[in-house]
Amino acid sequence: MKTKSKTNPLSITGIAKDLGLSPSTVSRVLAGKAKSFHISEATSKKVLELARRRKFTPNAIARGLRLLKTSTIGVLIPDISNSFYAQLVRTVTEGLRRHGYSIILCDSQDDPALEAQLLELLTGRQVDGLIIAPVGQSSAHLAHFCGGAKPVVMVDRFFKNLKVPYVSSDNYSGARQAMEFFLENGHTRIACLKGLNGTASSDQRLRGYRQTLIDYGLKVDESLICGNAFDEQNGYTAMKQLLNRHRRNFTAVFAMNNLIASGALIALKEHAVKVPRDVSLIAFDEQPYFLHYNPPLTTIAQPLKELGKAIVELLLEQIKSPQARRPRGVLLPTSLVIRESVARIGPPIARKAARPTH
Amino acid sequence: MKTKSKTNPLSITGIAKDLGLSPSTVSRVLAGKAKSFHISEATSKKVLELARRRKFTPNAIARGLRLLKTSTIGVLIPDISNSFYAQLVRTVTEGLRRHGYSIILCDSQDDPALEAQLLELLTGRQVDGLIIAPVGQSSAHLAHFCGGAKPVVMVDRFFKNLKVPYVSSDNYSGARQAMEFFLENGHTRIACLKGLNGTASSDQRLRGYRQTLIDYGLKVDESLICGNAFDEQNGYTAMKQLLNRHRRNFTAVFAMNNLIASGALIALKEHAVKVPRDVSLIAFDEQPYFLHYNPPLTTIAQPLKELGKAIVELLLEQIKSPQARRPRGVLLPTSLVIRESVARIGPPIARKAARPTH
DNA sequence: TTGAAAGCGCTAACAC
DNA sequence: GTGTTAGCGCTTTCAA
Repeated sequence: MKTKSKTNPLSITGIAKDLGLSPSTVSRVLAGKAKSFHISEATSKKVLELARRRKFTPNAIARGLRLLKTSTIGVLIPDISNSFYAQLVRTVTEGLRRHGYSIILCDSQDDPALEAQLLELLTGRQVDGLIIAPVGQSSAHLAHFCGGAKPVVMVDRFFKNLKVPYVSSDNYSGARQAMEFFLENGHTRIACLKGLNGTASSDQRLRGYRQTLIDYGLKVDESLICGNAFDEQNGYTAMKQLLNRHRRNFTAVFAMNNLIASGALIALKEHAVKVPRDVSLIAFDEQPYFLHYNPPLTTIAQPLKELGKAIVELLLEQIKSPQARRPRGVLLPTSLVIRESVARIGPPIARKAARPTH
Repeated sequence: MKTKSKTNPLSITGIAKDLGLSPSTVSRVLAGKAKSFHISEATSKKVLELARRRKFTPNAIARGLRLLKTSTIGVLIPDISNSFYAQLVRTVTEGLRRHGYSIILCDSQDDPALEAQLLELLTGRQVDGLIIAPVGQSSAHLAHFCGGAKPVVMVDRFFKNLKVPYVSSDNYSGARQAMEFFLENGHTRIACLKGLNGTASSDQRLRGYRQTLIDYGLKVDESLICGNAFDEQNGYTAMKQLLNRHRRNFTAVFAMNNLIASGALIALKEHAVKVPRDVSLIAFDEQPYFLHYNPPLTTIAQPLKELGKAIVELLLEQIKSPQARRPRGVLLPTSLVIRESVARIGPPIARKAARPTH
């Protein structure tokens, strides 16, 4: 007892040797199972004591190998510097942490090839589940994972042909909210700055844009629909095009996300077009800082907290009962944040058609 | 050859069995070492073929255990939804990926207790290195990791007493840039909205604030220094205080980060104080969207890309040669982004003292 | 050119 | 109450 212990390498086995115990006992104590295994108070205390003194933390890698479970979730998103995803990741990380999971974060940089590569990497790392906000139009490289044994939740964008649980805002209704607010304020010539074709979020929002016009008895002018990416550059370019070709031909602009809106604002400024005096603007994706814009932007807000919660729930559900995997989707409602970027230019436009089945 | 293979569980051993080979051989082929081991073309091809057909990816967990190296880096930051950190994480993730590392992302939520807990978790997960943007004033819980064997890089905030490589903007000089721009425009009564006391970034910026005033022969009015956190709430509260107590007693405000600036703007709006007509404003931490603010904000930009690059470099350097660990710090220059939130209210103020040794 | 064997650190089944 | 043993999937000597 008085002999200086040999200070074995930090491991359960090492601790066990130094204490003259078996690894099992040490493992059980450290796992907090002392009680249920009727391990003596004295032994338990010795173990805890030494572990604390040596600042020993069990090797989760070895544990993972033994248990075939890593308590790790792969999170694969197109761009962590986009604050929509950053906020989502925050909620998800925190939610999963509470359940004992860590996340490996991968950023596909809007590149489907990189996405495919990272997906394989995450598989190799034996993640217990996958959260994917897919990039691009194709789902070929995703298919392999989505039929498989691994729990997967698809975020924000999803594919009809993949039978996977997904979580998303109700992009269709969100677009309708924006459009109806324009119509209430007398706008009928409304331009649309699109995101990437083929992505669920862009396609759904576009559907909402079109259908609302139709429901209100207005015709869809294809020349007012512009752009094909979710970044600022595209917002700028598309807005420029619209301004050069169709100036005075529209009174409002619907931008399909925060970055597109910012790009559009730059173009509008260059053309000395004032918002909302000359053109009204609504952006999809609320950001707190839109409050400070000139003018403060009216937006469609996605329910970030709720999206995060739903993602975690759907994933844990699958992990807990892998058999009961009926793929279910969650569509959460957006909300309209009214600020000052929409001008009233006439009486409200009345709806022509009955509310369509959604 | 024609017999249906037994489709062993996906593992190197399984593949080996099905092919009548040894695990060693399969491992070598899959690791791309076929050449150097003179493995026959035929064998090599068989292995690659089957691996591809079964979509087999080697188990990185098992590999990690065997090699005592996980190719995983722990990244611990106070708030991933703060776009400063989000952008940093993006650069770092991408840089590390190119070198074969994945990251486990942990968000300490500005909570030192959680930070300590996550640090232990990351240790347990056997990360090969640690990137920490520490929270709070105390470094007690960090000390254990920073003398240890694990490579660590401290980001953005750092502690004098810990001998660890760090990467940070030159906060002191950044603050001076802001202050000197105010002085050039005739401001002498400049308020300061601080971040959390005791953090390197807040303390350094405050030092720059004070020293610049002194160098220009102005006295530091402590009642114009307000606030104690890096969030919007604090920006709002501190600005309110200043407005209630000292209105007309200052002509400029230096906000120590983007969130504080946004909070301050809300307070200013509530008091109907116009920027820059009534009060000028400079924010530390450039954000692209500040361009759209009303007015567009003049800011101090941190070199995000370069910070990220330096972090990766310093970390990899340590991983490669663990012995050569002379703790070195990297301090990168900030830059002034001039927009429209600073008004000229008088002739430039002249410097009184010689430029102090930094 | 390939294989056999050992072991990374852990836990669970099965002793006693 | 506690120990023994086996094995998770991989790589790496060492041997042939």
